[in-house]
Amino acid sequence: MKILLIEDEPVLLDEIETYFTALDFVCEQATTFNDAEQKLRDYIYDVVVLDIMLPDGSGMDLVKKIKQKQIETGILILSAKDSLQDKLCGLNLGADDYLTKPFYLEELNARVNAIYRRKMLKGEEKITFDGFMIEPISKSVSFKNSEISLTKKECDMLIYFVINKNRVVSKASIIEHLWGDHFDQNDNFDTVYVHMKNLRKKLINVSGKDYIKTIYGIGYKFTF
Amino acid sequence: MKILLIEDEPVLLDEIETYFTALDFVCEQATTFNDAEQKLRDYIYDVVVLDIMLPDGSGMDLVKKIKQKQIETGILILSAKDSLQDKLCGLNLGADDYLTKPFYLEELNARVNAIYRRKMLKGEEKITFDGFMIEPISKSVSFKNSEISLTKKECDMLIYFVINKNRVVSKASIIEHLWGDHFDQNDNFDTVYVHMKNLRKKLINVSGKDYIKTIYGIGYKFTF
DNA sequence: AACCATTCTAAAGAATTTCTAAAGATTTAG
DNA sequence: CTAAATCTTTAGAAATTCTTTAGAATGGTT
Repeated sequence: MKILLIEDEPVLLDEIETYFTALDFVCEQATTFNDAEQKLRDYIYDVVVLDIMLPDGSGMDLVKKIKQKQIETGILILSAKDSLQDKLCGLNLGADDYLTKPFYLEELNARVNAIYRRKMLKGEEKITFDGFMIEPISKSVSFKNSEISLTKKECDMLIYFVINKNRVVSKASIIEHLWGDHFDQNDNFDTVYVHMKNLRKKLINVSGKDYIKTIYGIGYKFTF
Repeated sequence: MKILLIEDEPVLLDEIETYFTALDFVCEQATTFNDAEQKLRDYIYDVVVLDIMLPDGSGMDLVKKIKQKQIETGILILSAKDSLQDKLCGLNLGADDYLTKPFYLEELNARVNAIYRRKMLKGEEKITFDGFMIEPISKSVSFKNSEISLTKKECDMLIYFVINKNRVVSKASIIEHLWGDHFDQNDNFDTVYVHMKNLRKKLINVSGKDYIKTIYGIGYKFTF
């Protein structure tokens, strides 16, 4: 899962990032309104966590923009004051949840996960397709009730494919979602290739089918 | 066992917590309706002990919410007045027991334990599997009628695994259930590793089998 | 206070995953 | 048809996670 953290206080920002990174989320940061606007224009995030008080603009405007462009993206608002008005305003604009500072990281995590479940998994804890069952929380996958051992990266990749089934996904977007912008994205798709091969092999091993079609020069397409 | 104590009177709250902590329960506190609601949304408790009179809301609403979301969680209501109506109302909503203030801590303990037994252990005083017998109350374990000496932490761990058999449990959730949120959850799994190793060794020693599978990068899975 | 068992910490070594690099296969463009 | 680009596969290096050990801290008991 890929998260954008928009927060102007660097200490808090790093704290959140460290915590989420440890939980295997892909995190990116923005410290200003402009910075955030740009990232939101260029990339797609699963969940955006944003402080509504930014030095150069209001987070509310960002909420509006995100919802206009990316209806799928979940939004969690952070606010220093527990103002009912702010809260209602944010939720009216399309935010999914609201959290008042200070907060426990565990709580933020729980809420981000809840948003992700609602959005991506449509309330389900499990994703199923064609005999497969994926449990994103434990990153475990089974085929016809027998466990198949995927590594975390393979499982993340599979989830990303399943969420984008029947759509062509570019290698760049795979890197973006599985590694974030920390990765040397220039033109090194080597690790993607390797994980692709391994995932494919494991899926074929248990099911006999190759669900992943290579779209030469573009990326891959997952169908079932 | 993990308990949430919801009580607005801090002296009583601390008294209960001290008592239960001494008995090796993992306790967490909430002093307001909001606080409680939040904790209940984000964590799973084995038993919730709650005062129905809270400064910012009625405990009855919490009972309703708990039952909707977490059918497994046991509920014990505390009330200042011995009102039959309140009692019936609470039990109708799904609470498991009702206790009128003032009360003896021993009494509270006895009732919480009763709820725990009924709920988690399906009414049994003993959990059995594959030749093993666990008595959660005395934290003693035997294999084919001969006692095996597990420490309390090992026994707690085993119970947690048995309750979650065939499910992948993350190291974080093990920590949460065996140590609570007081523990420095950052990235220190050392003690989990050590207890895991010791528990595994003892189980293998008596049964010859390794019931616990390591899910690399995620956690463990207990099967039998 | 001295003992014992339990729990935690720290560190070395093993196992597994992830990444890198390079060779071989396939596809596309000219 | 050939060259260039892209993709697959392999093997092994690097990084991460897990197991195990041993000893230190903790807590309870006599």
